[in-house]
Amino acid sequence: MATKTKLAVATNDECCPTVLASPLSEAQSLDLARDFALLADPTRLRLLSLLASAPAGEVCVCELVEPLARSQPTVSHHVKLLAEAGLVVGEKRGRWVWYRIVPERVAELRRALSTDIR
Amino acid sequence: MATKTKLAVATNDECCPTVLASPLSEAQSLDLARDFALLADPTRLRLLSLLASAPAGEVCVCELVEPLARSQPTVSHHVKLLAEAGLVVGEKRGRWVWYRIVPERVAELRRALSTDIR
DNA sequence: CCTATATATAGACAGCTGTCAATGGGAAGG
DNA sequence: CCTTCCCATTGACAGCTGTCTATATATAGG
Repeated sequence: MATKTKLAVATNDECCPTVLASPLSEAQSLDLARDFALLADPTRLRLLSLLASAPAGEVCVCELVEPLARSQPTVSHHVKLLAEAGLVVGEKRGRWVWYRIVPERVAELRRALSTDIR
Repeated sequence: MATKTKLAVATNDECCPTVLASPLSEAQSLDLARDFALLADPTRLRLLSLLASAPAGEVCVCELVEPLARSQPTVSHHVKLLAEAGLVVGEKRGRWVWYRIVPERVAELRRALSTDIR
């Protein structure tokens, strides 16, 4: 071993963990990893960027299929994953379901990469 | 289709893409997804948090094995991935290799989740 | 009702990845 | 040298996931 000082293992299990502030607990790292995994796919990133830059801030699935160049079931699959994680919300209006970003959830992930203590 | 207005497909290929500012190109989304994939693993997140909260900002691999509860080859594998992406750098001193976080790279990812125009 | 459209679900499958045991390579210290 | 310690590499394998086709569900309009 290089030194005899032991690295901290236990951590504070706060509400909004950040990666760089203090050692993450296993539970916190699992939750954060699950969230970041949603951003680890190019189709979902492009989906989010399309939602964000849509005129009214919302887009129906049928308008995502062509720009994403994926099949309709695949697009439906991705929005479902994002919705389950709370990153987007869908509202059914008639035959269409309009999805929009939940900015607070995105900000939460952004904050997890902050160097601030809290 | 809900409307006849077409969503933008082509985008500006700038240096530092953000998810929420404008539609991502396929290349940008691929790069960003690759980066976020590194954060999509609990072991790597805990590894980064251990580096960040280390007294001197650096930790050798041997001091990561126990707190991460992973085998030494597994830890070595993860730091290699992080290093290849530029998120950490390692410096060999004697028998040990000391790794530290590259804050600019983390900030780059953080910025990708910003709502700012630039 | 019957059809057309929009979305969701189910099932299948290939590719990726996180993990480990085994091994290799290098540096320090007798 | 020879051993010991640290780290990297290799190979193998199970589990996950992104994708598609096929199908189901639901809503609106004649």
